[in-house]
Amino acid sequence: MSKSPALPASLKQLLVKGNELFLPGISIDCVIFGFHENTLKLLLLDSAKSNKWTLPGGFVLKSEDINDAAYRVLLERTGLKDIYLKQFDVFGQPNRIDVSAHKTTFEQYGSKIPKDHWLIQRFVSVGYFALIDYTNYAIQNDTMNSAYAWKGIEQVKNLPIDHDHGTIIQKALESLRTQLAYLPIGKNLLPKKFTMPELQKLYETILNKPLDRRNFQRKMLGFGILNKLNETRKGGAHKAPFLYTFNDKKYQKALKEGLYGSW
Amino acid sequence: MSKSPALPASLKQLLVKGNELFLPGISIDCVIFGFHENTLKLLLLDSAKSNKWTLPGGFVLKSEDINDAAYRVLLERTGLKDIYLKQFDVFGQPNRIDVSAHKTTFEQYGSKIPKDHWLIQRFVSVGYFALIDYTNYAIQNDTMNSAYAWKGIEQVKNLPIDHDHGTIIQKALESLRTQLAYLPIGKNLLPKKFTMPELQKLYETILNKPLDRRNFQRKMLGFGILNKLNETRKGGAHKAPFLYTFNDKKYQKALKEGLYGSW
DNA sequence: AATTCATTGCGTTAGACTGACACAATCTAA
DNA sequence: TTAGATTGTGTCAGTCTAACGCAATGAATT
Repeated sequence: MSKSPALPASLKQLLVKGNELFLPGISIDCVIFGFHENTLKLLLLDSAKSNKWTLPGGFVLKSEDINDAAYRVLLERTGLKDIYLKQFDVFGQPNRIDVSAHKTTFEQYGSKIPKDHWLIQRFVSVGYFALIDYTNYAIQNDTMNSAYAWKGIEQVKNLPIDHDHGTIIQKALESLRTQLAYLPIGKNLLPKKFTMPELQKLYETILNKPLDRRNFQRKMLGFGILNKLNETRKGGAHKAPFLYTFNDKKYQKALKEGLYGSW
Repeated sequence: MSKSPALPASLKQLLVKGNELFLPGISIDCVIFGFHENTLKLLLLDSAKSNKWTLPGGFVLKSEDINDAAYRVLLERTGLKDIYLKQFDVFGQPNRIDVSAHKTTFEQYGSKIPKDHWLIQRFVSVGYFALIDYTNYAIQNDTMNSAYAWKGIEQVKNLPIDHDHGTIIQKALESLRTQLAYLPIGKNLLPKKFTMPELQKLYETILNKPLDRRNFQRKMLGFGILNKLNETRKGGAHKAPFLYTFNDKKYQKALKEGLYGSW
């Protein structure tokens, strides 16, 4: 490898065309949650240059709706369309991004970035969290960009994270927890068919605390968003648990109206 | 009056200096809620030129945190500092603002706005809702800009509203309702001392439905965020209700941790 | 000064929900 | 066949909720 490898096409496009393609000063960051082996996972991108991990993100086309941009970014990154996506916060501190990082990135390729270039201005980022079906995505993982990796939510705490992406992740997790209290969750995180213990593990992982098995089941069934199937998941050295699916109609209704209503 | 009155200083500044002072393409819109005479009210600005009502808003200084910008806008508009401010959504549809409106505004003053001027680019707006003490603000209202007016939430439905500000108001109201279910509210909307019926009316107004007087009181007291005073509010031709204040410490704690926790 | 009337303070009750726990059924591995 | 872990179903006491009763109060009326 030479000291100045060729500038990747994607970066070159940003450098040359970013200015005319994208809105100035606005970016999107996606905190992509998946669930696998009883762990909540995040899809992170290894930004090889800085040796740190970053959130998958992107920019907004000049005539593109911001939410559409987020869906586009997700589609580009995961190939998935059936995704739950929620805008949860805006990150607008003036010095949240160290622009010098961008400079050095380009300098490593022997390219110089103009002083007042679009990319090294201050950026405000809109944070989205996404819930995706890990089993569905995992297939694509290997065939795509190997720089992406799933990291367990516990691991993430000990990883070097770029910019303010650590804060963004933290906020996303809090939002997810808050949502859990009044909206159904799981449809996008679990495979079509799942068992009650699997669903419970998902809740326990997100909430980071154990729940009583029997009370959980009663409450969950009480929401009326589950279909109990006449199949069981055999395999474990134990009594085979029944499989469930979400009742799409009622799930969507609960997403709109909330699970309780309280007042 | 001549056909081309003088360009107001504030507009001139936007035209001449906006470009260098503010971030490009990002604006702030504030949905300011107040409570008065058992009605939830919104502080709106009568944009005389278009004969429509708009939300108070502003732009973000080049080295200013977005949240700080929102507080600044609020301070400029209301003179109040003790405000509850919450970023609730981002509005990023490509055609949400009719830029031709800006053009005609300036043309009415005989000024022309350059074709690719900062102000007539596409803007993404960050929506905040604010809760303020109407009784506290009302004093300042007359001494400030008379173009501002409080409008009852019911009235607003029948007013002509600029751009997508109707949507923004709707979303703000929904967010406020959702918050009501798990966070305390009222500290910023009510005067220091208030009666239980007043607090109840606030809740009923936001939720747009009647609540049982006795159950409301029990629930509210159960939250443990109220101090019961040894005074009553005399004046009505009825039994004088006790006065309450919020217990600041517990109120703040509830704001952080939520009122229930549920799971 | 007594009466009226809307409103407030405090209380009750039945039903639903919650947290903690018991026990039998079932699946695979030993 | 048995052991061990896990699941399906159920119980029970305590708590919370919705709906409603009734006496006390304060100003207006007579």
